[in-house]
Amino acid sequence: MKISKRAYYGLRAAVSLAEADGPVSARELAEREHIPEDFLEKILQKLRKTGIVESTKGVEGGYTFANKAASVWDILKSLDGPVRTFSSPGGKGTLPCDFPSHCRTNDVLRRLEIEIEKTLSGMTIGHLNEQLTTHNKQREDKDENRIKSCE
Amino acid sequence: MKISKRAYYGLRAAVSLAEADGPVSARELAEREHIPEDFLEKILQKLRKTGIVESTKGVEGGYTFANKAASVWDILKSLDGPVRTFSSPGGKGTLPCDFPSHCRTNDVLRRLEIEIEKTLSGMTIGHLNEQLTTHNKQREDKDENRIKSCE
DNA sequence: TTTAAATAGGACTAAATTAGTCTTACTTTG
DNA sequence: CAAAGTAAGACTAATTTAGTCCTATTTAAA
Ligand code: SF4
Ligand code: SF4
Repeated sequence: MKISKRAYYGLRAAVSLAEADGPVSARELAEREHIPEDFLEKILQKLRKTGIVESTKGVEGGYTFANKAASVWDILKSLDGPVRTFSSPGGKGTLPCDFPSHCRTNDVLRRLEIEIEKTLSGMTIGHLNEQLTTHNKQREDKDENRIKSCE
Repeated sequence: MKISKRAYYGLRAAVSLAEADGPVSARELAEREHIPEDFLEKILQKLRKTGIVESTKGVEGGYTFANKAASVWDILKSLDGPVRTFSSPGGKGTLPCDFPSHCRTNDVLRRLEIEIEKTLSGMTIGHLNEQLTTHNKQREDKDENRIKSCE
């Protein structure tokens, strides 16, 4: 269970966009964040379709963060589709099926899904960026305050 | 973010093994749970290496559930390796790096990781199987009590 | 009014991961 | 010793993810 590059890039792009003032072009953003340009473009387009960023075409155009209330969950959903950790044996709604073990497993995974959603919905990009100063301060402190085990 | 078949199968196998009395052979278990036999064997071997199941060779041998205190988290870790949702740009511990957006993103993902671990560690296979009767009863009730949106 | 800087979108390819299979060897009980 | 089992590793197939490329369209500024 690891996060996709798409989601990772998207998250970073969103965070970065949210603290910019004017529109930022995909190219510029790609450089700032070290993300392959064409790939980033695709990501931004997905984010636009779900209203998380806005775009303006033409010279001096680019992408703007549109919705500071958007949560990390919203972004992940936009990029990787609905997060589904469980399903039924048949694949389609042929329930109830005859596999009790399957059913209990699904029950667990569903609870997990709910927890994940809860956690990620509570974190808005706006809030993340408010933490910026605090975080930067921490970074300037000694090693101890850094994120632990960042590989 | 979806769960792998390996993990899914493993979970189901564990739940099923835990309620059996004697050792169950891979073949038998594969039939019971509708899992490809050779693949299941691999899964069980991983689970053995982490002490979740035990095996006895030879005729009348098979796999036994070894540790009722094992949690869903333990099983997932055994099968898919450590669940890592975040990392540093360089990949190795060349920190601190120069990408504040990256850092905040990691911070979020790390919190998520913690939530997931917390949720899944709290669920032991023993506990899951205690719920069996309750759950089966629910299944026998009308549709309303089934897991919602099991596709 | 041309041109350069941008987004829009779709088709395509490459890389990586996941899922599954096959083969061979060893172990145990009847 | 034969049948039923696990052990381990190499291999292949299928799917997903990551990334590229190409062409069209829009827009502001020169
Ligand atoms: S019995 Fe459980 S696992 Fe099977 S279809 Fe119904 S809800 Fe899903
Ligand atoms: S600054 Fe943040 S993201 Fe960068 S290496 Fe350090 S902890 Fe990781």
